[in-house]
Amino acid sequence: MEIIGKKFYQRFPDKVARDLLGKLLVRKLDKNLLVGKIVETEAYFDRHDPASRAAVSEKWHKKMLRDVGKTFIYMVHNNWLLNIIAHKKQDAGAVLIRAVEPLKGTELMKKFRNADKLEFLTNGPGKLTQAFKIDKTFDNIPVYVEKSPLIIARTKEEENFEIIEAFRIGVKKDLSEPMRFYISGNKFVSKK
DNA sequence: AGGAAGATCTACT
DNA sequence: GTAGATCTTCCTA
Repeated sequence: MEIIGKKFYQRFPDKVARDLLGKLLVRKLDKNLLVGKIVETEAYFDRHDPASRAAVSEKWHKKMLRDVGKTFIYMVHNNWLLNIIAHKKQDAGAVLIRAVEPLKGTELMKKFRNADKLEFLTNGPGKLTQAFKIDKTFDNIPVYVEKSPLIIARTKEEENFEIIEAFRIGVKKDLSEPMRFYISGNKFVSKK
């Protein structure tokens, strides 16, 4: 397991969203490790993207302008959603982590989620933050720094998979291009 | 004060 | 598979 450097996030959000598939989301919790493989993401852009927080208000726009590789967390319908800031230069942008495949620490995840079935533990943006015990206090932490409580890493051997493109879920006004990406055939994807 | 929001759960047809 | 209720935060009037 090798932590991913900051530069990785200094690209267009859709690029980063694609490349985050198959990577590991690692949550350090006391002596325990919670690990999940990222299987579904969505890209959000600057103010021209009507579904982006950046388009809502200047306050949100500012948050999305911050340094790449940091978390960006907000609540929707009583769910905390986990994003990673990703953009080029002065643009605002972020990648929403929509689903992961539970790999390690699944017993704790079941406890936090109050659910038993593996496939319902982390197959949605609000579900995975519950399973990983992520909330507002995890806002603005760098996922490229070894000592952070939440990091993103790559596996030793790159596996092969097909990436499916689709339109984003739940957004009222979407862009003309599909900005949701997921691993083909993976059963932990929130919605086929 | 009111309503919308990048969702989830439940209870049904 | 899908409709409806429901959790909180923040924006707009």
